[in-house]
Amino acid sequence: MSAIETPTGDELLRILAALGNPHRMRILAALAEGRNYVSRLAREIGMSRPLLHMHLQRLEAAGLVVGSLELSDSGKAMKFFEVSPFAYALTPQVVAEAARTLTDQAAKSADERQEAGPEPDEQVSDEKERAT
Amino acid sequence: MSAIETPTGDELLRILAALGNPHRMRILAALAEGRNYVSRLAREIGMSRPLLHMHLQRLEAAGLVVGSLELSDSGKAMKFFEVSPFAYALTPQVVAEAARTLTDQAAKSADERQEAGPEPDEQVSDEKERAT
DNA sequence: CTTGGGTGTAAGAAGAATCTGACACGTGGC
DNA sequence: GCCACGTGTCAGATTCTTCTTACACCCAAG
Repeated sequence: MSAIETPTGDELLRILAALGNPHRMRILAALAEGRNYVSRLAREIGMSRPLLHMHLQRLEAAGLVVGSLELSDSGKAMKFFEVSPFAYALTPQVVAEAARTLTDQAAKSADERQEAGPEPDEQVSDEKERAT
Repeated sequence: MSAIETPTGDELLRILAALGNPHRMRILAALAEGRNYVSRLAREIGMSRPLLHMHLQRLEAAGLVVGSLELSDSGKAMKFFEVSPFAYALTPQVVAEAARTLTDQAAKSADERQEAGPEPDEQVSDEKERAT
């Protein structure tokens, strides 16, 4: 059931902008091989942690990856990321249709684009051992 | 026969980067309604001609539109653009696969990225009347 | 209480993309 | 000749994005 999704203009824009960057393509490729937490991923792909953090934020804002803060058995908080299985079709029609629903928000800078954070997620789910 | 194309890493990157911009999305949407020439398109979507020129270059470099310099019946040279019918699937697998064929060229600036211009197109095809 | 490993974030430098305004060229019509 | 309307392109200003460095916090182990 890999349904093709039809995003709004702003959504599609975020998705394309997020993926239109070599680093983020590689990050997503790395996560496609399995979930991982930030510090380790940073080491593996040779990128500074704050920088990776920023890229992951962009990917998550586009809905391409999801992160969850988990408690390892050693009690450390670790932020795991994994790809969220998306499927978009990229054709002139899709782009044209999406372009009709573009708000001028889209033109603004990434900093201003923090309107409604529609995802109050982020509950801490411990994975193996609970802190006695 | 709308075959899904599978681009290389650099190609996909150019495509996504080209489409990940609200102006270019609108430009492509405008061209999806029919071919047009630069000055007129600039007037219609309210954008300066040099700027539109730049955006069209980017879209053309990504292979999303094609331009051809034509001679109008009034003898003026006019550059017409139209969308080239593309169809790409955007899934984690596709991106991951593409990421494997990313050259470091991709990381460089847009100016440096002028290696092999693989399209020696651009023959002047007069549309109605030939210059006697 | 210091060290090691995890988290997040902010300030400022560096680099790249975007945008404007001006220039140069060509043709047809008044 | 000059104006209107096409084309292309360049230099510089401006604005975004990217990246580094440095800081603050938490927990467990030694």
